[in-house]
Amino acid sequence: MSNPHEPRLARVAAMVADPARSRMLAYLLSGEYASASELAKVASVTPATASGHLARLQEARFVVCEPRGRHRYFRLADADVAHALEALAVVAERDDHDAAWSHPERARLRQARCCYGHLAGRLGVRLFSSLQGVGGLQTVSSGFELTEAGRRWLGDLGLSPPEPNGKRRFAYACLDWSERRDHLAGQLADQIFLHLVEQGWVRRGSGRSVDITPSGARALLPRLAELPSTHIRAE
Amino acid sequence: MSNPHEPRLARVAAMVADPARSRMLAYLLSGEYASASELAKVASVTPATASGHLARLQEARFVVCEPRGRHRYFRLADADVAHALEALAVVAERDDHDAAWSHPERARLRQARCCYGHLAGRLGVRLFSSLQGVGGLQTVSSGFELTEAGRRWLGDLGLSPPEPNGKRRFAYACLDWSERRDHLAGQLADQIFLHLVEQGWVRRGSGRSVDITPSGARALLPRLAELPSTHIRAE
DNA sequence: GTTTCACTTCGGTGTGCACCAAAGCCTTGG
DNA sequence: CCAAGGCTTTGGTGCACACCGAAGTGAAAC
Repeated sequence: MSNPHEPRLARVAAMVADPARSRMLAYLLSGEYASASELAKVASVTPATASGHLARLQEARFVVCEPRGRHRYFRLADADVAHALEALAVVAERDDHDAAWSHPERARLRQARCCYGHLAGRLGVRLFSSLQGVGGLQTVSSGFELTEAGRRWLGDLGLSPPEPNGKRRFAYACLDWSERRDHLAGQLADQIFLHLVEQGWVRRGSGRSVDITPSGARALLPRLAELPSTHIRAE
Repeated sequence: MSNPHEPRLARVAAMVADPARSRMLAYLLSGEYASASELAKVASVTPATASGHLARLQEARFVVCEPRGRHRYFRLADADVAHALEALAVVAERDDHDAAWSHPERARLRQARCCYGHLAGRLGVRLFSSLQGVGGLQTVSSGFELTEAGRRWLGDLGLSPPEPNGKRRFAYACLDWSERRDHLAGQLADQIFLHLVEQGWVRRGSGRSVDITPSGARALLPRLAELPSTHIRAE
């Protein structure tokens, strides 16, 4: 008896268990800041209610707040929280996996989206897959390091190979809830995404969605590996 | 507006948000079956209450049930659920990270435990680290494959290299909530754990805890890499 | 200064749900 | 057949908390 950690687990999950809060959190998975009123809107509650929720999320260290004048901007507290939310989303999605994705808005998200600062969705998975395909990643205990081949491949994309910075994990795999395969996360992934935006190859849409521009389709897509035939659908 | 997936996320989290259910789920993370009354005990509720919880968990596909005579045995439904629980545990633990581990029972868990059929904790992380250290793992898009060196290393441990079986993911990294580093999960990891038990090198304790036997300490530990100085404690 | 606007605090309402005891169901064992 | 035991269903209680409107705070804009 006595699971040594239990009330905590429930308390953490309870933060996500409310519909309004879960909508806020899912929205913040984009990795960007959002004001309190903006979050009230996505959660479909009044500012009063949103304020209460945000206070609780903050106290539970799910989000952090940055006051700017009379606005208060919130973002997810850290990558652990983002990861937990993604993992819950995987479970939430598994039931009616394609049915859920038939909505046009969701189809867009599935194509490409950002996930707490890096790229996810089909595009994110293909990028990760390509980098692996050229032997660009080497596993180390904390995740991945770039090989010489990986540096070259990124160099061909015009990205000067970034150096690991001690603070954050450099690169690691993150399970993608729409593709059910890994994509790349961490400092390296953030820089790659930033670079793609700077090149004008992708553009951020509303919320978490990311669009591939025509020039991106020309310059980027041909370099990426195709994914093996969609999912394993057998049961 | 309109997070395309939101009520689902909340519903999934709500399953974990109740203390009694979270205790049951944490208990089931051991990967083994547990009877309804056993789960009632770990959750500290009456059989009636437990029955209701289990019905809900089953309906949400968090657990599956296998009736055997007048007993009903439950286990976690799949690895996705286990992964989500672990990810939540990471968030739950981050606050008072060492304070929480000072309890003797938790310290045991931290040393070695099983996690949905494979090995976790310090021992699990060291094993993963060792296998990587000899270049035994090669990243592929679905996780890892064994290299020739990896097969040799496992062979030295007396384990005939297992073949991937199409149904499940063969090997992938799983974030360890006590060590905050990855350990190995998937079919390969399950077989390794099974082998260690068969050799009498480790023994399952109560719940999720796993003990290293004296013979295991002699035969196994010298082959494993030491972990780099505990955690990064800097803030 | 005053007004405006973003946000929080307060008070009160309502609902969902966790809980248990007791009774019922169903399987095994004698 | 009956008895025992594991589990579920039912009914009723109580609490936690999500919600809103209205009033309050505090910073910016005028």
